[in-house]
Amino acid sequence: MINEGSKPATEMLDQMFGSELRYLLAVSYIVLSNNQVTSRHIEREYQMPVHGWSALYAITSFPGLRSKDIQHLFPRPQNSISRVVRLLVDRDLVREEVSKADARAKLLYATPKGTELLAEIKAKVLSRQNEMLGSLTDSEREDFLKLCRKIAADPSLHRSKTM
Amino acid sequence: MINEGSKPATEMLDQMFGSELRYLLAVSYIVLSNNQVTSRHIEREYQMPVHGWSALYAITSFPGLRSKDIQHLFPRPQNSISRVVRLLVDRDLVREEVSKADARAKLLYATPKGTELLAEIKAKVLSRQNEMLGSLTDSEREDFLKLCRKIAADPSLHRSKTM
DNA sequence: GCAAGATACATCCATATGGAACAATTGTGT
DNA sequence: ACACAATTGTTCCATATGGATGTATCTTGC
Repeated sequence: MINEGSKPATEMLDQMFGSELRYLLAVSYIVLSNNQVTSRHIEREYQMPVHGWSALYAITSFPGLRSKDIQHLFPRPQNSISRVVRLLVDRDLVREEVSKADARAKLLYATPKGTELLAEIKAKVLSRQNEMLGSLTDSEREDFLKLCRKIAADPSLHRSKTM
Repeated sequence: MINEGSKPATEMLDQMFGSELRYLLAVSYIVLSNNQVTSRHIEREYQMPVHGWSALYAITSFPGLRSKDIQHLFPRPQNSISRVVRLLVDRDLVREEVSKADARAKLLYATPKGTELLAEIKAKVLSRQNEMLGSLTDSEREDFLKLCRKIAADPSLHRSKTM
């Protein structure tokens, strides 16, 4: 293997993570890499897109949630959420109920079947999370979370002047 | 607006980021939110998928890179990279050259036009990065990077036992 | 109380995406 | 030297995706 001048992968990554765009590249790299594992697994194992379980997770966490609210927790195009909610309803994982206060809105509730499935997936994802963060100490994890939350709380994450 | 028992968005986010899956949810939230801004912008503005400029960035950073190597820097399915490289070549942003050491491999080089376009996009992305990280101090940014790199360096990010 | 605009959600449609199968080339073991 | 496996990149095809539009309902201004 001659490799014709191209560097080994770790060295290239080091250079990328030392470049001007290092922060964006590094955090994207983590999420992309994890998606290659997690998303694919969930899609195969449960025949639904990743945001299928995301939506189920949101609905279970906040019974009576509307489709619109899911968008605030898992930023995705709205039709995408509409479709996945339909899938959850069709599989009897979620039940919808027209709001009495607003006939446009549908309040979403997990069914027992949905609650059960979520618990199963959640356990796997939790175990996956521990795998991913295996190299961090407890205090590093909390630091990481704190920084992520600080970025997440900044409104400029969602609205850009330059783009 | 009655809201029928559903909490305000920030309160729901707080609860999510306090749950067991907080680390994964928080970091995914950042990247998803940013993609809603950045990816859409690049797709519209430059008529190419986000990993179009990712590939161009990789190729410019490491002249003579092979398609295969791009995968290590920007984890994506391999046919997806193949397609986007084709797009870059068709637009005269990248030039490919069959490797003398391995006739299967194509070495990729940015053309002047490609280099120029990359510089333009890179400036925007850099400005977007500063926007996103606006709420972090310099030392917090470096902490964040350090933690991201630590996670990125762990092989279990790519290979899972539980999935 | 009624148009005009806003909002919630669904649907249409063109395109993007990723798994699988493929072709071409290289490496390996005997 | 020759079969066989591994690797690089491409293509096929079924499905996912997101922007635009549609429909129903609600809110606002007058």
